[in-house]
Amino acid sequence: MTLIDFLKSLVDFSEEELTDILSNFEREDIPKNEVLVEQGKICRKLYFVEKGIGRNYYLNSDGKEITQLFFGEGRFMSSLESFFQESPSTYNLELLEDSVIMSITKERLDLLFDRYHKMEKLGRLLATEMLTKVVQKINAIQFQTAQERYEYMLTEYPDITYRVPLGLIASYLGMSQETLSRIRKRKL
Amino acid sequence: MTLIDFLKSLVDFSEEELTDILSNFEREDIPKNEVLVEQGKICRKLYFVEKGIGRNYYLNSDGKEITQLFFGEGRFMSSLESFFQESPSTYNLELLEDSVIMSITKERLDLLFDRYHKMEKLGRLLATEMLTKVVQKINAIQFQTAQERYEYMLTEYPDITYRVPLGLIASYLGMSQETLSRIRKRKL
DNA sequence: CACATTTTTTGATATAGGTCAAAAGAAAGA
DNA sequence: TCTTTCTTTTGACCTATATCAAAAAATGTG
Repeated sequence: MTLIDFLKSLVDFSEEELTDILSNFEREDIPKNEVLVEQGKICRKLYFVEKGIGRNYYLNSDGKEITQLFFGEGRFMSSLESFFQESPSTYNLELLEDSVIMSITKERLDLLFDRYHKMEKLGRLLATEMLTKVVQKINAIQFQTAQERYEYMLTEYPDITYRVPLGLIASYLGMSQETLSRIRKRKL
Repeated sequence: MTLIDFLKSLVDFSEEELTDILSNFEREDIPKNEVLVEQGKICRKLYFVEKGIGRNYYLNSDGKEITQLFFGEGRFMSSLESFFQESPSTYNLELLEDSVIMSITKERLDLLFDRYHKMEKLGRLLATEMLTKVVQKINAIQFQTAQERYEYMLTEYPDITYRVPLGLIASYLGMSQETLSRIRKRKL
């Protein structure tokens, strides 16, 4: 899904508005495994994934990578607090496949928010949508068995489930890689 | 914190704007244990907690109550997806103390969003703020021990931790009541 | 204040899922 | 194609936390 289609689907912008908005984004073709934002640095851009998959992750106290979120096609991705509060990011942001990304800086985005009421609306809608997704995830993680969590993943993100290494999914679901492997084989 | 102070702190509304916005809210004094929204029904209002504490919870497959979020003073509370998508709520929303609540219907809120660009901005800011909080919670829950989760609760929501029954906090943190009790006593 | 109800604590026991280690399989580079 | 590296699977063992049951403490109420 392209950014322009995505924008249209949420708010009825005029053609000029769309053109103006789009002109503030920059297209970037980014190779697999590239890290967009490093833990400790400020995340300066908001990214829209046209093609590819991203994730954000951090290193826990044992030095183990914890994947917190995946960002599939047609989704905005960023280190949210870092981007909005201009504070050091607590995560790394990386791409798991060769990707096509549309990016925008905070300055430009804020200008758009000020210029277009509809743009604010878009921002609000996106944020509330993400919010409900994330709340769903808490749900899935908080009180379900490993098996159930995997089933949630399969129904909610089937594409990602099959495109991403098992270890990352295990960490996303809050279980060890071995456990997830056993679940897949129904050997638990 | 009153609603009006809260609004002022986030966006610089004029006095007239504030008056107009406020006039769309209704003050409700609600007794302890009242259920505002039931699982399966549509949540018609957005609530702001001026005084008291709310929570949302659902019954899992074993018929056990799972508390998903607490809403302390100075926070908006609602069954979010239900309110915004006008779909049946998957949670109950209830008040844990005698409370003072400011409520607004979706129709009125949407009018305000349309009328004031700044109001959209407020909505966006609130949603992103909640989003970052919720993401934090995932973090705390996903890979931490019961002990660490409780410490997170203590630093993040000290007031709530001491005002709410232990069983509810345990369920919020994804552990059994007994475990939380033992943690408190440092007997684990 | 005494009784009923709710909440918290404590002890004993069970288990889901973690960790460690190593083998098997798949993917990538030369 | 062979070699190296990365990813997944498998097995053995262990631990954090769940569950069950009951006592103790706190809270509410006529």
